[in-house]
Amino acid sequence: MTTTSPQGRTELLRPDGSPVRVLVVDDELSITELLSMALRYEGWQIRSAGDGQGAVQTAREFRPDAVVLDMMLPDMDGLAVLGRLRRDLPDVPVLFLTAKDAVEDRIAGLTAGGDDYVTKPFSLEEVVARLRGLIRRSGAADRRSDSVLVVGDLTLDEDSHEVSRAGENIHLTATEFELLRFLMRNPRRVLSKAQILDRVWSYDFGGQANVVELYISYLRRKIDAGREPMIHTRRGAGYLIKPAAS
Amino acid sequence: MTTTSPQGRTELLRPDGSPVRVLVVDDELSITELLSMALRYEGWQIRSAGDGQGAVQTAREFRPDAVVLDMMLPDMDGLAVLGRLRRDLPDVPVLFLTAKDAVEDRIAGLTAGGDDYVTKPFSLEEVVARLRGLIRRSGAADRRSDSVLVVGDLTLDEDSHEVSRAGENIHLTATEFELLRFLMRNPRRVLSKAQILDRVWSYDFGGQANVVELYISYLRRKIDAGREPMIHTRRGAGYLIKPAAS
DNA sequence: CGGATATCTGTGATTTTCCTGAGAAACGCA
DNA sequence: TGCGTTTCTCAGGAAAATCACAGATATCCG
Repeated sequence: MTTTSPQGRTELLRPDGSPVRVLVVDDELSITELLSMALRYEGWQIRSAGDGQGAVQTAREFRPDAVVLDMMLPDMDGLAVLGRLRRDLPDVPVLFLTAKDAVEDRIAGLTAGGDDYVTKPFSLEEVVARLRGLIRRSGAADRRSDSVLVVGDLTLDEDSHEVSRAGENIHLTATEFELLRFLMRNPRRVLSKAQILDRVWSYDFGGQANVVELYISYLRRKIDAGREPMIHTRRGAGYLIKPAAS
Repeated sequence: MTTTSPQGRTELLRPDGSPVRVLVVDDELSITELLSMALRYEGWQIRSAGDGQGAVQTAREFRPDAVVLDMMLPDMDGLAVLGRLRRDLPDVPVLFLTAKDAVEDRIAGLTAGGDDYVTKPFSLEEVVARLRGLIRRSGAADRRSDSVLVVGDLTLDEDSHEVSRAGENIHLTATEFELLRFLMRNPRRVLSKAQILDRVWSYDFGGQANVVELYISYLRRKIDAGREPMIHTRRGAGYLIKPAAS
């Protein structure tokens, strides 16, 4: 089931209308805090745990619809935690967090059951998008919710990564795609450059803040080129996207 | 009976509309976990057992539509388990798991009755495909005909392993075939290299992740050669297949 | 109008990702 | 056993994406 909030954001809800529940497991407090904040903002109910022991315990009682699980925990191996979790909650989908340079070997099989993973450092958009996908596919949320965002004559398909305006296909790079997704998930809403940077770029991004301007510029070339513009600048505040008509 | 989920995946269902039930029997926990995960993701209902004793007991009560049975169990010989299973469930199809170097002729006799087998280490695509075939043929799920995947002018027959594009026959090696099958079972959906690796290569594959790139390259030469391409790269995300038209 | 500030965008260096040829090793089969 | 096929590693090179920098342009406000 999905509902649309007054701000125009669509939220995933469970079939009974209650909020989706997500358990976040990571030993670094800064990460759990970051994730908890971002995921709460999605309208989800969040609990967190700092080790495998706590994860299993919390899961048993909290009964989450999805779990975000760091593979590197102080007390247990991530796979061991997974096993225990699955004993109580056989169908819960898991999003694994793995270190980028952690030799690519131990990733084997992680996505096999419909689970997914992201590498640290991640961007929040990435985590949220993957989680939404997992929850959508697990059936914890109404299955009818589909993977296509629509704003005016602009559409973005989160499964096929296809973007089109007025029926015409548009190729975007990975970063452009994530930026547009963030804008489209918050239509008619001004998003500051800081918000965009925090959401779309990975949390350890240390570059110039004007990458946002740069990528907005790229997007405009591809999406607004020669058409009624949909991406608007609010000087001193940020950017927003809205249907061309209004 | 089959239904199509919102993601475009077709699921096998029993004639009465309930999910197909599969019993997994293996003494290695990692194997039963891996299989349970993957098979559950197919929309099936899974139970597992770690020995022959448990298998027979669970089968009696669970009444599965198919069984995945390791030939090498701690307490009983696989054949003994089979015998007992058949006493309760005379028609249930069985997929045997055998070690690579196991005596082949013993198995050959068994598969004559419509059963099938795969050797360890297997790939999940292989197991899922064989199991689908067994269930389809056993009549536990109706619709015994349709073993052909079609995407645009490309067709792949899961029974005969025949592949053709625009009517022209194409020879694929075993790995190429499984990769293409996985792509075609998820048309218009971006599949990451990790997902492909987890699904198409055997669970103990420890090699370079760029085999996926290599085999995509092979497939393109055979399928897209001189034609409108159907296999597309989404840089930084993965690959997808879709009809040439769109 | 003119300066201050904010935003836009062209250029190109760097990095990342992908593709593919060559050949080694394993396999299947006669 | 020997030969053709298949699988896979390795590495070079091509292509694409990301981003810093800086000058151009737009907007605001006195």
